[in-house]
Amino acid sequence: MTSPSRIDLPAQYSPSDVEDRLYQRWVDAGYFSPDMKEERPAFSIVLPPPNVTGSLHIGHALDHTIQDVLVRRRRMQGYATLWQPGMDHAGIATQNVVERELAKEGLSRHDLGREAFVDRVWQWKEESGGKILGQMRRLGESVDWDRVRFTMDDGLSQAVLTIFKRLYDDGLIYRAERIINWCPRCHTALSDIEVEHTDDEGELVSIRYGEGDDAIVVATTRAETMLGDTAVAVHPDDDRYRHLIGRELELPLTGRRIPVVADEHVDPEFGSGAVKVTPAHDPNDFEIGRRHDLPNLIVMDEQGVITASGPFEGLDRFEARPAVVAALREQGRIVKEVRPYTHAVGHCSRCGTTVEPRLSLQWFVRTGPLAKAAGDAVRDGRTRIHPPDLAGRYFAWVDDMHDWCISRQLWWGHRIPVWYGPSGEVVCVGPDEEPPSGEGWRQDSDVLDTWFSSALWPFSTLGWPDDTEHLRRFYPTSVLVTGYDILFFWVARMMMFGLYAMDGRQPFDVVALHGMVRDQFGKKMSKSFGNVVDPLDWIDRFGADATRFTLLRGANPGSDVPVSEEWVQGSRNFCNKIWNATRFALMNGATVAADLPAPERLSATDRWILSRLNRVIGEADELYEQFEFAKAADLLFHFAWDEVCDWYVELAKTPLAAGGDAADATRAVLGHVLDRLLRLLHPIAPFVTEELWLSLTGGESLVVAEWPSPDASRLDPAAEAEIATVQRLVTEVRRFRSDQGLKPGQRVAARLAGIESSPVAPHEQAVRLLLRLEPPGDAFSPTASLPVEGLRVEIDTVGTIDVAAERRRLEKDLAAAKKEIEQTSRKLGNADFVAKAPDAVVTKTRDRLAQAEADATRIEGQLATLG
RNA sequence: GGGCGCAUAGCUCAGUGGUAGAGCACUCGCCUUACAAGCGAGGGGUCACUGGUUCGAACCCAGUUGCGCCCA
Repeated sequence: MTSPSRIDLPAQYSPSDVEDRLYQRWVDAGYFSPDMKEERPAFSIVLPPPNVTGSLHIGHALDHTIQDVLVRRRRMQGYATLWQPGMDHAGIATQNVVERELAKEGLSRHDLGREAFVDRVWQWKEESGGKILGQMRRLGESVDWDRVRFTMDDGLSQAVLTIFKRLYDDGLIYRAERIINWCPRCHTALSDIEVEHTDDEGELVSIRYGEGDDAIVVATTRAETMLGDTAVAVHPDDDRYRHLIGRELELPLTGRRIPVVADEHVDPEFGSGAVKVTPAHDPNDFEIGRRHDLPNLIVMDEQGVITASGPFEGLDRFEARPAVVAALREQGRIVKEVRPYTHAVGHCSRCGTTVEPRLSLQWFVRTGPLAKAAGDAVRDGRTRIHPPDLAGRYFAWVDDMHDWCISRQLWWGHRIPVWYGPSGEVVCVGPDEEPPSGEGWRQDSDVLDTWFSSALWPFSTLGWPDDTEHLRRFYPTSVLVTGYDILFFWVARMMMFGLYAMDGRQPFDVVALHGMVRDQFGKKMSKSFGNVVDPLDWIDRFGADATRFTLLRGANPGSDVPVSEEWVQGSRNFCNKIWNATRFALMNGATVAADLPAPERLSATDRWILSRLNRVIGEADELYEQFEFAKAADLLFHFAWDEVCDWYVELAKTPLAAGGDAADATRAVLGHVLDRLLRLLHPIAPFVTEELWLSLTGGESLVVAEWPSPDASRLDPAAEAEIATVQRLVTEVRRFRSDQGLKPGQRVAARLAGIESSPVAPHEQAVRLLLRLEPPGDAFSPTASLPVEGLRVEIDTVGTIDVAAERRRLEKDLAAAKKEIEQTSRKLGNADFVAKAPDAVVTKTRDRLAQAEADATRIEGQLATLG
C-alpha cells in the first residue's frame, strides 16, 4: 500500500502499478467530499449526468477531465469543493434497452404491464446500469462519491413534482393538441431538439389537382400525405390563382372535395406557388388549417401505417408513398418527378427513424417568460458564457424558443402528476397532496421528457425543494462544463428552471464550453468510419494521466479537440520524463524544505530556474483561471521538458558532482522546483504527480497540498540573461560538433579562450560537461576556432577538419546575417518608420542591424581563414 | 434559404499590428552513468486569393473562393 521508497523507482513509469492504489487511497481519505469548514469559500460543479445506459466514451473523458482540473485546482487552493456526480434515467434509451431484453424472451412491455415493466427497468438499472460510474474512477475523477444522485431517485422525483405543480399553477404548463415530432418506432413524441435533420435523398413529385381551368399543381416530398389534404393554399395576390380562391377541387384518389384558400404565408415564388395543405401531418399546414378552420384529418397511425380508408389502408408510410404516386400516374396526374431530390429530413435522435409530424394531444411548457429570464441572466452577466462568442448561439436559441413538448408516451420516467375525473375534471397533484381517488379517476399515462428532470440538476441534487446546507452553500454552482452541442438541450433549460425555482438566482456563474473530440485529421469519430477512441483502452495502455493530458492539450475553449494514438504516446512519454527527472532528483538527494536558500547563496543557474519557475507559476495559474487548458498544458510541458530537464538538470550535474555547499544548494533548488512543478501539473495528471510527490516530499497527499503562488522576489532577469548566454554558447558548439561529425559521446580537447572575462566563466565546468570538452593538454593543437558569445572556442577535433561542412555551415549563417541586414536597413532607411514607429521598435531594429553586421564580418573572417 | 465560424509547415493547431511557432511526422548522428517512452543537430511555410488602411498586416477593413457547424 505504500509508495516506493526514495531510491527504488523503476526506470519507467508504469501507470497500472499506481493508479488504482492511489485512487482508493484518495477515496478512503475522504478528499473528494467538501471540507465544510465555514472559512472555506465554496466551489461547486455539477457533473452533466451521463445516461444510466451509457459507458464512458472519449467525449465524457474530455468533459470530465476539464471538470476535474477545475475542481482539483480549487481544492488545492483551499476551497470547499463539491463535484456532484450522478446519472439521468434516459427515458427512451433505457426503455429501449429493457424492451430489447424482453424481446429476447419473446415478450413485449405490454405483456408485462406497466407496473411490472417499470420494476423490470429498476432491476436492470441495479444490475447493469451505471457502468459508467466505475469507469469514471479509472480516469481519476474526484467526484464526491457519497452524493451520487439519479434523476429517478425519491428526492429528485420530489423536485420534479414540485416544479411541475408550480409551473402548472402559474400557467406555464398546458395541454394542447399540436403537431409534434412523432417517432413511429419509439412510439412517442419528441421535442424539437431531439430531432436531427440530415440532407436525405428523396423525391419531389408535382401533382395536378382538379381539372381544366381549375387545375392546380402542387409539389410534395411526402406524396402519401395527400390522402389527408383538406385544402390547397395560394397567395392572395397571386394572379395565376386568384380566380380559384374559394372554389373547390376534387382531391384525387379520394373523391373528396377540398377548398382553395388564400394565405399570406404561401410563397408565390416557390414551385408552382400553390401548396397542398395537410393540417394533421405538417406543422406549417396545421397553422394554415387553424387560420382557415380546416378539418384535421389524421391518415396515419402511431406506427406510421396509413389508416385512411381505401386501397392504401394498412400500408406503411414508405410503401404508401410509391403506391400513391403510381396511382396518380395512372390517372395522368403526375406533372413532374424530381428524383433524387435532396432535402432536409428529421430523424429521431435516439433510433434514427424518420420522424413523422403528427397531430397529437400533448403537454407543453410555455417557454416565453422562462426563456426571457434565461437570456437576461446571460445578457446582464450573472452567468458568463465562455468563450463569449458562443453566447450568440445561446441567444439565438433562447430568444426564439418554441414551447417545449414535455410529455412522452413511455413508461419509464416521471409520470405526469395530473388526474382526470369522470366528469372531465383535470387535477394537477402537488408533491404532498393525495391524488383524487374513486370511480372514474385516472392518472395521465404519459411520463415527462428526461430533460425535464435534468433541467433541475443543479439544485435538485443539492436537496431542493428542501432548504439544505449544501443548497445554501453550493448554489449557484460555480461552473458548468459541457460541449457546445448541449447549449440548447440542457444549458438553456437548466437556466430556465434554475432561475424560476431559485427566485431568479442563476444555476451557474460560468458556462465553460468545449468542443467535440475528433480524430487526428479533424474527422468526427464514428463507429462506421472506425476511428473511435475508447478512453478505457487508452487508460489501460498509456495511463489515465497521458489520456487526460492528450485531451487537455487540444482543449482550446469552444473548439474541437483532435486526438490520436501518436499524441497520447507523446503524453505518456511526457509523464515518463517527469518520472525520470524526479527519479534523478531522488537519486541525488534532492530535498524539499520549508525555506529555500537566499538568492545570494545560490548560483546563477539556481537563480535562473527559480526565476523561470516563478514566472511559469504565475502564467500557468492565469491560464487555468481562464479555462485555457491547452495553453496551460503546453506551457507546463515546455517548462518541464525544455527548461527543467534539458537544461537545469544537465547544468545541475556539475555542482551535484562537486559536493559541498554547492551540491546542497542545488539539491534544495531541484527539490523545490520539482515540488512546485508537480503541484502545477497535478490537476492535469493526478496520478504520476502524486506518486512522485509522495516520494519526493513524504507529504500526506498532493490532492490537498497547497496550490503554488508566484514569488516575485525570486524573479532574476540577470540570471536569466546569463543562462541564455550559456545556452547559446552550448548550442552553437553542439552545432559545430554535429556538422563536423563528432559523436555526441566523443571527448575532445578544447580551450575556451577569453572565458575569464565572460559571463560564462562560472559555468565553465558545466559547459565542458555538456559539450564533452576536455581541458587542453600539453600537446594541445586546435584544428578549429569558433568565435562565439564573445569568446573563442578552440577545439582539437582529433584529425582533419571537414572544411566543406564548415564552409556550408558558415555560408548558411552568412546568408541569414545578410538577410537580416537587408531587412533591417530597409526599415531604418524609411524615414516614416524612424519617425512614426515607437522608439523601442526603432532601437530594437538598430540593435538587430548592428548584431547582424558584426556577425557577417566575423563569419567572413572565418571563411577567409578556411581558405 | 437564414445565421455563425474557419482557411498559418506533410497532419492537427497556437499566434490580434513590430524577427512566423508547437506537437506529431520527416532527415542525419548517438545506448553520453534520470529517461532509447531518450539525447544532440537539421530540413520544411507567397500565413487561401484580390484590393484597402498603416511607417509596418498572418493579425484591422472590404470583396472573392473553398470548407465546416447551427437553425429552417
